Amino acid sequence: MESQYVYKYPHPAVTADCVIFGYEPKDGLSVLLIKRGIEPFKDCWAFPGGFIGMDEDAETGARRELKEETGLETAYIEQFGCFSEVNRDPRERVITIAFYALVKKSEVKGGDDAADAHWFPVDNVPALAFDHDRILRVALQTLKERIHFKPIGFELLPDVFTMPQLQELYQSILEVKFDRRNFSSKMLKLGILTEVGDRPKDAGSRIPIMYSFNLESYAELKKSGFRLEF
Amino acid sequence: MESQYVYKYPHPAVTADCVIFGYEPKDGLSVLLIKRGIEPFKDCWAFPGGFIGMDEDAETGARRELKEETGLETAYIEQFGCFSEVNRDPRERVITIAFYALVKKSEVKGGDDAADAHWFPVDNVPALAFDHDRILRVALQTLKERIHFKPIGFELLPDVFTMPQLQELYQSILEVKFDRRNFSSKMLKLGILTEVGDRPKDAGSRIPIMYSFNLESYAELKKSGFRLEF
DNA sequence: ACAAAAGTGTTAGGCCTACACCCATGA
DNA sequence: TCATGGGTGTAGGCCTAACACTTTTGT
Repeated sequence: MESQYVYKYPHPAVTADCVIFGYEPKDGLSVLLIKRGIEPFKDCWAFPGGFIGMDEDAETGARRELKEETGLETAYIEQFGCFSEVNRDPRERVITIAFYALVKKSEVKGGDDAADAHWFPVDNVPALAFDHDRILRVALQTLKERIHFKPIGFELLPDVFTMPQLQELYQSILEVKFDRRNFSSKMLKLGILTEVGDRPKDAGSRIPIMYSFNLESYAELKKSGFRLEF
Repeated sequence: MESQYVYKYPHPAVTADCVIFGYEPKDGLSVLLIKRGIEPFKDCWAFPGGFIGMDEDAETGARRELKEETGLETAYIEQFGCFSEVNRDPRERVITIAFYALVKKSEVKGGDDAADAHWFPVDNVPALAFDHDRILRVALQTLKERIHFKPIGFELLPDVFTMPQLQELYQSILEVKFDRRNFSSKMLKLGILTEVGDRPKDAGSRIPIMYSFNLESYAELKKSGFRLEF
């Protein structure tokens, strides 16, 4: 049976698209794209996304996409915009609600379905389907702004990381360079890092100190109003 | 003729809602609400809003609502979120794209249509229809964040204003108090204010200095990356 | 032995904060 | 004349930004 949904006024279709960010020192901030198998934009790369079910809200839909592509059931996910240009999809009027997800690449197994999914460094993405290049630019800009208010960087790193790793991540997102010593002391002063203790006392200066993100201290900090100063 | 729009899959309805903010010293930050004349939520207050046409994008729809309620054709308007909870509208599945508009109250004539529209101080709004109370909270929170990056305060003041007026506006939005002297020097140091010159040289200290927002200086400032430090 | 990676401390300048007095006006 | 509103400057502390050397490891 076809064509069974009938409305008195025209309705647009609504999708949720999920810009999945990951990070690794060697290639910086990356985004997970899937190659479209069907028209339109067949063989173009695009964000995972799909129509929102009538019994799920947009975030639920985005999480569903995220799980299909990365296997992750829990991840940091946040809405950052809605794209409603009239002709952004050649088939019909489609409005998309856009989310970004921040995932630890180490926890991502290959996508569940056989989709052709790959990570691309954000400064080297191929041509994208629909208006996804614009969506990506907005996502990156939003990250840059929100990192001043939320410790989103930690969502992209393993649970335990080193100061240089953290610094490179910040530099990747903000596209700037920091002085090593200043970055380190500023970060430590915030008081949201816990030194992970299994470091031999006589460890050589070449062996980095391992830290983890201290969620309790962060919760404290948040209550008193703050800004991450970078 | 009824029921002529037919789809293979169910489609939600999509609206654009417009949270219109205005400001006046006496009652602080206010929001323009209209009293609903029809069910559901008849006689409740709500934001101006309505279904998005198939040939307009969401911002165009929001501007249309804005014009109907305030007569303003140009105003600062910005999308801040999308609300898609499944049962937020009892009639059918409705997803709304939410905008805030910042208007100069002095330029607002009463709404064009006879709708029952009134300004309410944001800290004293009546019960709202649908999930509009939540939308309002998100709008206010977004304002607080974005004021660090964009000089949105000036959209709410007359073209010419005094330093105390500007300070009170900032205090209204951020819900904090600043020291008069510090606020003033910080603002002036930014270099985006122009002293409006028709002040008699021997003006008494009781007569405040008038300023206007200097768009050119701001454009300069923006290029070099910055933050409004409050 | 040399290059690369990581740790660490100091200083100068700028920014932030807190704070007090003067002048003019209107009641 | 008194309260109110507005203008202005300074001093201390904190933060920022700039900067160099040492240790260790791997080649």
